[in-house]
Amino acid sequence: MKKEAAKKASQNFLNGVPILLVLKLLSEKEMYGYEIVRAIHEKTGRSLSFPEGSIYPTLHVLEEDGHVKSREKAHNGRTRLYYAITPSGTKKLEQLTGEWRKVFQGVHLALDAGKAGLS
Amino acid sequence: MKKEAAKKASQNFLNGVPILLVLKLLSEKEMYGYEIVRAIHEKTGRSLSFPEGSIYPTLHVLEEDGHVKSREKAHNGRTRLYYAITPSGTKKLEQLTGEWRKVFQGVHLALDAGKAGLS
DNA sequence: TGGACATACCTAAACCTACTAGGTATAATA
DNA sequence: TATTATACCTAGTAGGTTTAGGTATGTCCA
Repeated sequence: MKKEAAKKASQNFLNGVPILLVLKLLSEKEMYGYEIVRAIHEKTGRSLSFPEGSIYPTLHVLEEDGHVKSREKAHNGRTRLYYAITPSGTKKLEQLTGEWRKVFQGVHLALDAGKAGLS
Repeated sequence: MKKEAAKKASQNFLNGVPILLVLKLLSEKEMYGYEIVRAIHEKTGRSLSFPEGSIYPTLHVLEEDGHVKSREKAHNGRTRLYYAITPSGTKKLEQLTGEWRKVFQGVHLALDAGKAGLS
């Protein structure tokens, strides 16, 4: 359940894109779950969508891991849970961004081999 | 409303990269499992590696789905199982390539928003 | 006043992919 | 002969994501 130490990084070809996107958004500003879902859709040029039900487990794991922290904020008598990125989250974001670029470049090389070099 | 039973799925943010790469390689020439593993490593600029033990289940699934077909070929008294892509596999490759580009563009937009246009 | 709808959050369980970690067997090399 | 490289294989599992359901409040409007 809890992966204390052995968080081991089996280099997945690609998972963690949702987390990457969430952390990226939160690095720009505090947001609440419901908002994040829609922001991802918009920020990705409406090409990717994150099922609404998926965001909460994702956020909870991120919080457990200390990558984000939440605080309640009232809004029109309704409570919203805003999430903010932590320093650890910023580090994680950098790491994931690096991995993303590596995978992306690797796949690109394989797909476009033979074609003119990519930038 | 109801989707067909088992098959379909979920717009994953990203899975299927291994399959994408395998099909891509096989679209260029017939290869055997052990060779594919090393080819992926090379073709991706040595940035991605596919665990050797992973390739066989992957190939078996691809064959079950009719995307590749295999034939034995002797080589120095040893038998190799060569895989070739099928028309169905070619279609699948196109589909996966399209999905890959969509995800890649979406993530890129989200990550680089604000920066100068990407190439 | 009440019904529909959007907002906002939540969770257990299922689902798939891909990985781990082990295995077999042959050929080449030292 | 022992070791290494080649070549294939599979059961079991991890782990990220989705599904499919749920609760509850606020807003709009007929």
